[in-house]
Formats: sequence, structure tokens, C-alpha cells
Amino acid sequence: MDYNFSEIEKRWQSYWSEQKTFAADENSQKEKFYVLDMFPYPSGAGLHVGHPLGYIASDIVSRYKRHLGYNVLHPMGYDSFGLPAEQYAIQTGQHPRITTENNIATYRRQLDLIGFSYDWDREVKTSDPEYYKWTQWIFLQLFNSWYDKDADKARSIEELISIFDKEGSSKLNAHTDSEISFTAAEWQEMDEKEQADILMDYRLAYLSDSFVNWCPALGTVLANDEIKDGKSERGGHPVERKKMKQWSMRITAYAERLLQGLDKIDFSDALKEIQRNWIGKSEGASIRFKVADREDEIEVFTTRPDTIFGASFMVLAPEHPLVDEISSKEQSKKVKAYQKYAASRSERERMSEVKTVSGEFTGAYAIHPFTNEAIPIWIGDYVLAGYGTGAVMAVPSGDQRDWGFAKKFGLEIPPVIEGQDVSEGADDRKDGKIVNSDFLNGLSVQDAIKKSISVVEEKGIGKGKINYRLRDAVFSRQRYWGEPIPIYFKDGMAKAIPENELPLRLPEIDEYKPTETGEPPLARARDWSFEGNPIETSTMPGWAGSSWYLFRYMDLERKNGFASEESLKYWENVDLYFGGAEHATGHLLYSRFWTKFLFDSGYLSTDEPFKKLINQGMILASDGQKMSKRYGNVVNPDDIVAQYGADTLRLFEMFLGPLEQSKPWDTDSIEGVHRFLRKFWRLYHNDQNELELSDEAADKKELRSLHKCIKKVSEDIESFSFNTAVSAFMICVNELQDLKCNKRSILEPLCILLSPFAPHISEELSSKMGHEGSISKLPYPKFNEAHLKQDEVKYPVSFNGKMRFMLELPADMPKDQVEETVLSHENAQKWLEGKAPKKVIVVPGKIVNIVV
RNA sequence: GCGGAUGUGGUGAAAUUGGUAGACACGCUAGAUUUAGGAUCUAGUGCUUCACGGCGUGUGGGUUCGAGUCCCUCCAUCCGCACCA
Repeated sequence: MDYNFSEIEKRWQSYWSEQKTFAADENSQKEKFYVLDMFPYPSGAGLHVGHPLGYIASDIVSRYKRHLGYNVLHPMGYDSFGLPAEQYAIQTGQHPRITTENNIATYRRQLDLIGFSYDWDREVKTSDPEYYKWTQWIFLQLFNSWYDKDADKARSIEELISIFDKEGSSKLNAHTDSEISFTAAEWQEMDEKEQADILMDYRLAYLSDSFVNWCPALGTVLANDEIKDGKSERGGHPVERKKMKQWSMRITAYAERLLQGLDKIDFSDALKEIQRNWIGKSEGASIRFKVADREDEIEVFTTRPDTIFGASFMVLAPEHPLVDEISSKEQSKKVKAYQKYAASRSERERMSEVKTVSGEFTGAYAIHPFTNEAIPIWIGDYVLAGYGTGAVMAVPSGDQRDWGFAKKFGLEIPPVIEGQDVSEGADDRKDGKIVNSDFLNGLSVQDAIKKSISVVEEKGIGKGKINYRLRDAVFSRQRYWGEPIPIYFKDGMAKAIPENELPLRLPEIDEYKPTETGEPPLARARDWSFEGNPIETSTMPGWAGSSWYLFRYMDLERKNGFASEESLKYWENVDLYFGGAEHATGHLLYSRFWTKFLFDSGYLSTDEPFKKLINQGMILASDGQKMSKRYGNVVNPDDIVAQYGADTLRLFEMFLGPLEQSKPWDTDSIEGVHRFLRKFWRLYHNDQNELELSDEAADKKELRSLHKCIKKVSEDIESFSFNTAVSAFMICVNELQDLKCNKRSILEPLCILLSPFAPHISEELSSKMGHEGSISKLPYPKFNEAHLKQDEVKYPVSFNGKMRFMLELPADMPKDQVEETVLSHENAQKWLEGKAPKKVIVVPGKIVNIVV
């Protein structure tokens, strides 16, 4: 065989590994460039050809940037805690660590086969105690912090305690669940437990009794982003709402900054929209309505306070705490029955029966704060307990859901905006003047919103408010294979395990199931205690370790902190991040959150982890389905590499189509790129497969071909359009083959140009051409515009916009002369049919269009 | 329902600011070489027509000398969110 890829690839892969060719410099004067792939979970199935797609793209950019003289950081690691290894352990008894190590070995072998330029000395594994020591450490920093809304940043709990000591809670503007206010004296009188309970409501990592998504099949709670259509994302098991004491992350404190931050990072619009949607900001007002003949008040949130005069009734969520208290005797039976009905409906049912209107009258009335009229209070399950205050002022003229409810139960629908037509449905127009609304009459919607809020505030019954849909993230998992939460309990209080005791290592246990009493697996450990006190038995979720791994890579030494100060300062954050869009509301939000927190705490110089994100598409199987063991349609990269070589695989994956698009794998067409590489090889060799290059000067056509390629390929890498870059190489090689070009001055730069895409063959040819060391150290070819200049231009000549014939003319021929030449041409005469042209458009160098 | 994305040959797909639609490949057809197969090379390949030509970028309209590209309308597919007040 002429082009012996297997021998070549083996040789260069071991050379790179021995020479540490791709190690990032520690102390470099060069400009840095950090290219990162989302690290994989090492599953037992190994890699299929879809996985390396993004890795290949990022590897091309990394190698390209090195040629351009950047100090490139391009690491890889493993998100190695997680459910599958643990499920396997439950079934077989094999320790998840063993399973994970085996899987990692497979991944590493497969990755190495493809020839990536990773700096493997910086590898991370989230399940490594030396790594999760710092995951636990960050958890403790969160545990020991609260959010100061005035400073708009996280501060330490120590500072909060000293504020409480000096002035109590009165002046504080903190992000908290606590509704208790107290003076400094009251604070000082509290016992330790009372103080601890209050502080817990401020901590950014906190323990609370709350409704969580419990998945009985997995035996653990799940975060919102781990649930798809009411079922667990992993395994598709049913999920139920359950009240449990759980650790959570106060990500809601960062809602506004997570939203604002999107404007300064380069993610796709689609992904930014998903995050905006998930954060779910809405502006409006919270207003309190008095309940008639009672002390109670009902607080509602509305985005349309301007329509308050259209509020003809109120609706509470069936779970609203006031429902039981305010229901009248006559109605209480019906109310109870409705509550029971609402509770019995699963999330799934509720979701699928969105259109069904149901509800019940409580028998109680609220007092409209401006008209003083009594308006009936209803309950209905279209009002969600978890959003806003769990209660709404129903404005049926402007809100379709309220309208439907009013129609069904025969409630009033008073219009409040000029020209509103409410006969067929709600009319939520925002143009027109407000009517029937006392002091708001005649105002525009925008002005009425402002005015109504200020009047509400004057009256002291409410205030302008911004609401977010984002919920705090549940952080406990009742599982074994995750980071232990470094907290122990003493006298009913959660205490941090001291930092110098970290890592808190996962204990060995005999079985990986929950205990008979339903406690998490860690409760099986023989001595799971700290100084005689029990340690928390739940572990951290998968996203903990992946929320900060980008920083660990920065530090080669790993002696000081989660990463050394100098390395954090030099590498800053990721310039280019490659990964799937499925992490939009999970990993990509959480790591932004942790980065902002670490920034607030003074460890980072930036509060965004990723400057730019590229979402690669999925590679589907040739039958158009997802590649999966289940369908038996998986293509293994090992097989492709064995048959065609890694360089072919790399080129082919890029050639398949635009990186960000999903596209099916088509093994047949891989021949095309393989053929291209063999043609490329033959350019450098004679018929006896000996390297044979000419030192003659290159002619115009050869230079033109090369420089066209340099320009196109560079532009395409910059714009992540790798598929067209590959075709540019094909065009260039086809042209050089036609020209029978074997000139060194053309083929040397071409080889460097190709090396980011097909590094093995390029290394081999470069070394055969006499270059010492790796081709990756050679500078990138310089593009010279002059070589693209043509003396002649082939003008397409159109009549009425339709191309009729081509005409070759000197490139510098002036406009009027082009017109003249074209018109006098015999072909033009034929199309003119003797008539005079109405108009002739000449775009120099581009086109001639004749209007007849 | 809301938001985002995508619609181009038999297939994967190209097409800078509006300027030759289908580059580059796969596949297919014919030929050369070969004992044969594979490999390689040459020519052809959007549809239609004997041909001149006509028609063609999801649909319908518009702007323009000229539209895959810009504007409006509708349709389809995929993704995300989904009673969010």
C-alpha cells in the first residue's frame, strides 16, 4: 500500500505522547487560547462516532491556533461520578470505582486512536478524591456565604453574623427565605440552635424542608433539569412531588446576573433563549388583598397592575395555606373534595389536561383595595402553588385563563381598556386607553402600570416586583457514587467539616442500595461520623463536579487551592467551548452560577466560565435514528480507524455537514475523503512511492491554487465551517493534480495547512520533507492576496436576469468598454434579436446583465 | 399556545455585501486499464425536451436590471418551554 495510515498514525501518536508535543506552557509570554470540550461521562458502551464530532472540531481549532503562535490549553477529562456505574454496582456488586476505571481506560484508548492534541498531564476525573476535595471545598464556601442584594454579591456568613450582632436584621437587604426580623438584642438572646436555623435561611448552600422531585425507581431526588415530561431524564422513571429535608443551592440569588450575563457571552440565540426562558423573569407588582371579615391578606403577583379595576374575582392554588382557614362552612366540603381531586392528579395529568377548566368557590370574599367591593375567592388548579405567591387577582377581560374560568363559573368580565372585545375571549391588548378604572382612566397601558404601582406603594398594600421562574436547585442525591457532602450534625445543627479534613472520602460499603429503613447507601458505612457526630448521608448531584472543572485544568501543579492564583489569572476562562445543547439548563447554567460565586469570593478575575460556545449537532445512524445499543445501529470509531485511519475519520466527520447541524452517518461516502488523502499523498510521491519534490519556482496557477486554499481554509476555521474547509482542500488537490505540481514551495505550506485536520499524514510528509520535530511547531502559511489576482475575468452575460453565455475579458477593462464588447458579440446579437437593449448593467469583475 | 431553528438534485451538502443555483463529495451511467474483483483514470449526471428552449432553492405574493439570499403571507419538520398570572 502506498499510503500506510496505520503505521504512520501509530508512529506519530507515540511521538506526541513521548515528546509531550501538546503540553500547554506554564510560563508563557505568548497570548493564551483555551479550547475546551465538555468532558464525557465514561459509559460502559464506549465512544461511538457521534461523540468525537465536537472533539475533532475543537482539536482542529487548537492545532490551528498553535500554528498561529498562541499558547493553547486543550485538556480532557472525565465526569466520572454518576448513576450508570452505580446501577451496575447494585446489580453485580462490582465497586463503581472499578467499573469507572475500566470505562475510562476504554475511552482513553479510543480517544488516543483519533489523534487528539490533548495535554493529558492536566486530566481531571471528578471521582478522584484529589479532585472532589475541591468540589467539597467549594460547597463549604457556598455553605458559608449569603447574598447581599445591596452589594449584589455573595459575602461570608461571618460578616452576616456580625451584622446581626450589631444591628439585627432590619437594615439588611439579603436574598433569603427568612421572614423573621429581629433586633441586635433579640439576636444575641437567641440560643445557638435558633441562630443556626436563621442563618440556614441565608446560606447559599442550605438545608430546607421543601417539595422535591422524588424518583422512587432511582431512589433519589432530582433537580428540575433532570426531569423531562414528568419522568426522570435517566431511565424515564416516574417522578412524584414529595416534601423532604434536602440540600439546595440558592441559585435564585443569581437569577438577574445569570440573565444579564448572557448579553456579554457568545452562545447561540437558541441557547440563550432557553436560559432566559428557564430563568423566566417577569416584571410587575405584588399586591395584598384583604379578606372580608378577617385579618388575613392574600398577596398576589401580577404583570398587569394597570388592569386591577378589571379584577372581578381571585383564584388561589388548591394548596394555598389560606384555603382551609377562609373557606366558609357551607363550601368547606366541596373545597376539600376539590383539593383532594387536585392533589390526586399527577404532574403528567395536569400537563396533558391544560385546557380543562376546574375550580371551586371558597365562600369567602376579598375586598378590592380601590373599589372596596367584595369579590369572590375561588380555588383552581390553573393557579400554581410554586409560582409567584400561589394566588392571582383574576382579570378575565385581559387574561385568557381567567376568562375561561369566569365563563365556566359565570363570573363577571368587566372590560378596562378602550375597545376591548371580550365576547369570544380575553383581549390582552397593550394599546388603547384605560377605562372604568377611576384614577387610571385615560392613561396608556404603560403609564397606567407605573401609576398603579406608585399608588399601590403609597397605600402601603404592595410594591413593584420582579419575579423569576427559576427555582433553587436541589443538591442532595440519595446515592452512593457521588461526592459526599462535607457536613455533620451536632445537636440538630448542620456543621461544616473543617477544610483541613477534606477530602471527605467515600466510605466503603457492602451493598450500594438504600438501607432497609430507606436511608441513602452511605448510611451503610460502618463509621460514618465526625468526632462522634453523624455525617450527612446524601451525596452531590452530577453537576457539582462539572461546574468548576474548567478551572482545575488551568493548574498543572495542583498544589494550591482548586487552582493556583497565577494559573487562574493567566488562563482566565474558556475562549471556546464545544458541547451539546442538551446541557442548556443544567451544566451551562450551574457552572455559570458557580463561576459568579467564585468571582464574588475573590478567587476569579471573571464571572463567566465560557466566552464562546459552539453546540455541535448529533450524528444520527444511517436509519435516521439516534445511535444507540438499543437499536443496534452504533458505528464504532475503532472500526473506522482500523479500516481507513484516523485522518480519514477526522476529515469525514468534518465533511459530513455543518458542525452545528444534526446529520446522519453515511459510511459509504467516507470513501471520498479517503480517496482525497491518497491523492494528497501521491502529490508528494512518484509511481514508486518515493518522495519526489521539485525545487523549481511555482507558477502563477499553482500559487493561485495554494493561496485560494489558504484563504478559504483559514476563514472557514474562524467561522467553524469545517465542511467547506475540507472541500477547499479537495479542490486544491484536484487542481494541483491536474497541474502535475510537485513543487516544494507549494506542497510544504499545503501540508501545514492540512495538519490541523489530518495531523498524522501531515507529520509524516513534513518529516519526509526533512523537517525535524513536529509539524505543529511550524508557522502557519501566510496568505498573499496578490496571487489571487486574475488578468482575465469570465463574465457571465445575462439577458433579463437569465445567464446565456460566458465571455472572457481583461480584468481591468473599463465598464463602458465591457458593455460595448459584450453587445457587439455575436451571441449577444442572437439574444437581442435585432432590438436595442433597454438597459445594460455592468458590475466590474462580476456580471453583465442586459435588459431587453 | 409561546420562543428558537431548519426547508435547495437520488443522497450529504455549497453559494462573501442581492450578481453564473447545485461547488465538493456519495451514488449512478458510459469508457480506459485489469484474467476477474478491488484500486486508479477519463467523460457525463437538477427536472423536462429529439432539439431550440422551458422549468427549477417548502407555498403564495412583493421590492429589484437581477432574489436561495431582502420584505410580507402561509405550510411542513425538528428542538426548547408550556396554565408562569
